[in-house]
Amino acid sequence: MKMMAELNGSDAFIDTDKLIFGIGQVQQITGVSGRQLRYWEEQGYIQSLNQKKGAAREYSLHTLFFVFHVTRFLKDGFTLQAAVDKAKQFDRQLPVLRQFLRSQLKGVDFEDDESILDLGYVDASHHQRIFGVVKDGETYFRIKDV
DNA sequence: TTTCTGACA
DNA sequence: TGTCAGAA
Repeated sequence: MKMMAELNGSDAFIDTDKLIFGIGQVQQITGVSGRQLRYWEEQGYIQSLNQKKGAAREYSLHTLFFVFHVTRFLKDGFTLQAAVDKAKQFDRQLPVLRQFLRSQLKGVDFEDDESILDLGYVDASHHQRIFGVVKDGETYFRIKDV
């Protein structure tokens, strides 16, 4: 079966690189004021796609997420600088998480009272299979002999 | 109408 | 950071 990854350079069905947001939209979505966004850009914390002076700023979806995460850490009491660093660390984790899940997640089963993630074999011996269980708001692993 | 830059509180 | 002015 053909994977949707072949539809474009990215691995998503939609080319997220083409999703751009004006400063007004970023304000509405993230709650961060335009004044703050311009200041953050001035400080080098975020980047706008359009660097031309006097032109309206354009932000990528990635930047939108980044701004959102910064506000989250800001609300947690971190300074702007610390919040930005935290957001950058979070950004570094995403590709790793995606790669791991994409290659390791074999499927998801829905039972009556729990959802089960098939995470494949534990090791090359293929004697045991490991599952991620989501039940009653809790998550845990379950290993079964094959 | 929205956004931009610069400036003041 | 918020807000205002004057210009795109």
